[in-house]
Amino acid sequence: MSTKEKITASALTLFAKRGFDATSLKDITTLADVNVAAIHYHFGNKDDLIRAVLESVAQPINTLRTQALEKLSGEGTLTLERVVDALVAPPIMYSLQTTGDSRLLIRLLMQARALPHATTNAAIFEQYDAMALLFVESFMKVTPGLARAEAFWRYSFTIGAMMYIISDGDKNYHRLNRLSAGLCDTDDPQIIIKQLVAFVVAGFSAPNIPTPAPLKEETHDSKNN
Amino acid sequence: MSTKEKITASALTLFAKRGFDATSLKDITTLADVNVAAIHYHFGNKDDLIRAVLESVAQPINTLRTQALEKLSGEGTLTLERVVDALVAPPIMYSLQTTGDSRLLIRLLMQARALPHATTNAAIFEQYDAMALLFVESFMKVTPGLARAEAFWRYSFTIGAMMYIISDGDKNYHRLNRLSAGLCDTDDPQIIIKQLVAFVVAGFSAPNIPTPAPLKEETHDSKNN
DNA sequence: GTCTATAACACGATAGAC
DNA sequence: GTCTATCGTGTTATAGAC
Repeated sequence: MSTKEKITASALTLFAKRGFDATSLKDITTLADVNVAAIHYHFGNKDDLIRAVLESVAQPINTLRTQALEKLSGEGTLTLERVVDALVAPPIMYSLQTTGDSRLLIRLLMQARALPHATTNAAIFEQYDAMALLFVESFMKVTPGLARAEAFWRYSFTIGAMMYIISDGDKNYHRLNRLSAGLCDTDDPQIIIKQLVAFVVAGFSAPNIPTPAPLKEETHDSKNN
Repeated sequence: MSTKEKITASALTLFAKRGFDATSLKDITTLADVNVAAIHYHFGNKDDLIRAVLESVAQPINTLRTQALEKLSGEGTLTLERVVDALVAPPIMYSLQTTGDSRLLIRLLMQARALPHATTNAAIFEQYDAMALLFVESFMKVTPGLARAEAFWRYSFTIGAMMYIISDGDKNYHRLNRLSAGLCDTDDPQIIIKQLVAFVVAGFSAPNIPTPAPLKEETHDSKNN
């Protein structure tokens, strides 16, 4: 493993665990067992390192999602349930697969969302925008009568629910599991996926919200799918 | 406005805007126009200030939610749609009511979720656990046949979707609005509430996920409430 | 490409005068 | 209850030897 790779790996772990701001370059080089100056040599400064880490980690998941979608599309087996699964299963599996504490990517993304910053925004928008649009289009294809605005809203609701439930199972958190007295196993990716997919599929199947059509007489033909 | 109040207000703004770690005590005292030592005099240290800010801001919203629920309960007008509304409307209204950039509370909570820390966890658990259980019970009351586990899962999905959509409308973000080419107005609390409530009500109405019942013969008397 | 040494500064916290 | 001054430490970043 090259010095550069060691730095990226250690930075990912620490950024996700403690946050960008609470992680010093010294923390990273200590964990990576490299010299402090190596970061500046390979990445320039801390901001560029953050950008590099985000880009390295965002891509693999999106590839999995896009591939899953393309496979369904190629087979002609697109259904609402399968599109939802293609969207939420990869990040859930990825986040909970490895031994123990690897909710790294999702925590990076939640951080970036909670504290919007030019550095992280640019990296995220670039990685996720195209995929988001692809899935919105797919949702419209598989949900008869779904309005375009609704497809966007519900796509966002889905991502929010997914990120939130993944972050819940963190070692230091486990709130849902505790609140439900063990009824909800937030460490089992299969159960999470099943529960989330059922919820989201039903949500997407809800009727559109009638738009107020401001000032104009309302037409009543958009009530049901 | 007392010195202590000035500190709390400024700290809330800066913590939400930049994060706990990226906000220095000097930043806070500068904005509050008080002396640096005043923080240590009134709060002790930075961790205690964070705790105080979280507590001050979490309570009002939960009071609104609990009151809305109690009112419905007292009137005997509990329905699924109204319970969902009681849960999501107060934080959405609160976050988007003031002029411009006041998504403060939700950003604090997302931060705390993305970066679990003993300090913030304690404050949040204390403020939110009782309310969460109250709403879970209510969801079971108004949704015929809803299993207890499902009520917990779907409560979490709802909170996740809500927090995510609120955080989207941030001045520096506005991703959904941009992606949808203006189709989704993430600054209009009424539309957000309508869209979210419709999605969540449908999600809660989904059938329960059958449990595998590991190794033991399954008894069939727990199917319905 | 890797290291040591260090510059230049920001941080939280406290002591002690008023 | 409010201020100044300062301690001790940690921070990013760079210069320069190897």
